[in-house]
Amino acid sequence: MPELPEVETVRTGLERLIIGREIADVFADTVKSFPNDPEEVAQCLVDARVESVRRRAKVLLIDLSTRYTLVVHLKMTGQLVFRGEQNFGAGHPNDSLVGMLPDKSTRVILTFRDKSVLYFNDQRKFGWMKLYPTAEVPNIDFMRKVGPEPLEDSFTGELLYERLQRRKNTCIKAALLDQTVLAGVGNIYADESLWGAKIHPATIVKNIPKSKINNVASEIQIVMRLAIEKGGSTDRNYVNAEGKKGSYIDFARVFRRENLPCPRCSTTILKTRCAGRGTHLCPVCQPAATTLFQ
DNA sequence: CACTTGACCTGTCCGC
DNA sequence: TGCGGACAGGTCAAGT
Repeated sequence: MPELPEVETVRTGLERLIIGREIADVFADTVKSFPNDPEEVAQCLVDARVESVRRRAKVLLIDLSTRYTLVVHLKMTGQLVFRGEQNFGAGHPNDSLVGMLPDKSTRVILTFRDKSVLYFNDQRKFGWMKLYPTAEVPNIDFMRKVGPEPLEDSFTGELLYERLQRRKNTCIKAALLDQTVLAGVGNIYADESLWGAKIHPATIVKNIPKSKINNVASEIQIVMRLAIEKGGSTDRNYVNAEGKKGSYIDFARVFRRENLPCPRCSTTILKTRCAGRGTHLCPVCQPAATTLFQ
């Protein structure tokens, strides 16, 4: 669930909440959640000060004064939640999904000198955090292979078209989900963007004219900018760095809106399967036809 | 190489 | 009410 807008929302929250704080103690529950050697972790993290919080695709990069970077992938159910004095042990306001911490999903705990805490929670244990020397981060396999950031000025329909050439025989949805084509798109924003561009998710890439790819590129930007403005999408698990939900899901046009009317033409939204994922579409706005674009 | 499928996990929901 | 199975979706390894 955390896709680009959710990870970006966590990033801006962390930037405000943890920069300048010094780590005093680290707890990690399993090797999988934090695979570095525990001694290395203690050595590189304890007494380190947080210098900056960056994002690339769906990955968070927490740069430390020790010239190490904590790389974090939230995968589907990961959360990074900060607790300082003002919200220590905070209960469950309506906009929160997180109660007392740690809880049974807590995988890693970073305690700062001032007793504030950063919790890494992950119900399904798919997420991870890992330490790398900051200078080596660009050489991480993922960082070398990942595609362009859709919200940068350099991202255009032309660039998307070019990137899609590597996946021209697959369906457009699978191609958009491929992080080496384009960074940061997941299931929610793939469905939303394809609805915006009026393209059926199962359409084979090579059958889509360039003008339509331009539309896809701009829809991705429109949808993601709105999602960031709304603090991301809380479908089930996602919360920001303060433990609060995002509200984009209330503005979604197709995602999780099966059996409801299409906001454009009132046709009932369908839920199908495409690229191995639950896929939402309007059968009238996004017709499945091979000769559609002739 | 291009593409698809299954595995990784746990919580939730649905049908019996 | 309990229980089995499907499902949720990001990424990578393994298979076609």
